[in-house]
Amino acid sequence: MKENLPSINLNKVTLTQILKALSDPIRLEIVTKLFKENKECSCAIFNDLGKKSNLSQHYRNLRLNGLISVRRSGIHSYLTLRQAELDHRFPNLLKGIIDNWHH
Amino acid sequence: MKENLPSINLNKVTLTQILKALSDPIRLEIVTKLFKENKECSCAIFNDLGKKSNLSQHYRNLRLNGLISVRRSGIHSYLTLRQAELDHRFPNLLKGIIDNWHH
DNA sequence: TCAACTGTTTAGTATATACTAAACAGATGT
DNA sequence: ACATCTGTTTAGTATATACTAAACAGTTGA
Repeated sequence: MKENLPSINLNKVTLTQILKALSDPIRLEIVTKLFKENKECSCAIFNDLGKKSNLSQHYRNLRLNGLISVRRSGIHSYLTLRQAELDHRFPNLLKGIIDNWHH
Repeated sequence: MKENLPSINLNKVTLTQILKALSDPIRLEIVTKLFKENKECSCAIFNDLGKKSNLSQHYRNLRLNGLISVRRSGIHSYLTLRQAELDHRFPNLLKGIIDNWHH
């Protein structure tokens, strides 16, 4: 079985990193969708946002900047927003941003 | 008298623009300082953040992305955070970010 | 075994960004 | 008039970013 892609230690993530990660419309849309679903999601639901190779790099960006974790199972990858951890490290940040995202 | 530099219509500014503008540590620091001062500030108080030409470009970035207005008077430029307008267009965004900025 | 499927990674490109030094522009004091 | 001051603009550079196409890697079903 392929291993899960490594998550980053959120204590090593800066606020500006988070803001930069969320300053791209596709990534903000992915994060918003995960926030609203409020559960682990297969990548499949994001396919309408772009081509797979491009999306995969956005997943990588979000993962390396502490926003999501990625679990692999079988053929699929599943994304989880690290909401509780993010809220702990950056209180009120995520909701404050997502609430203002009307694309 | 030199004219003030033109401010942008906030209705034409997107959330991702704002996030990108604030994703740079120098710009976030400028905005935070303006937020805490809660009044118009001379550029002079930011001189410790970098060289003047670099800072001037950050002011320009903040102005063109709707975060500040710039008034010129005599030899000086004065920056104002467009807080009320920002709060109206992006409720709770600014405070949610600045509260998490511990540099 | 092998073809199909879901994503990841690599290589390449075009554009954007942050920074510096130097030139510039208006305001001020002598 | 002139030198000085604050900040802006320009030109140049080095790095980062977003995207695409193509190659690749595991997993699954025929």
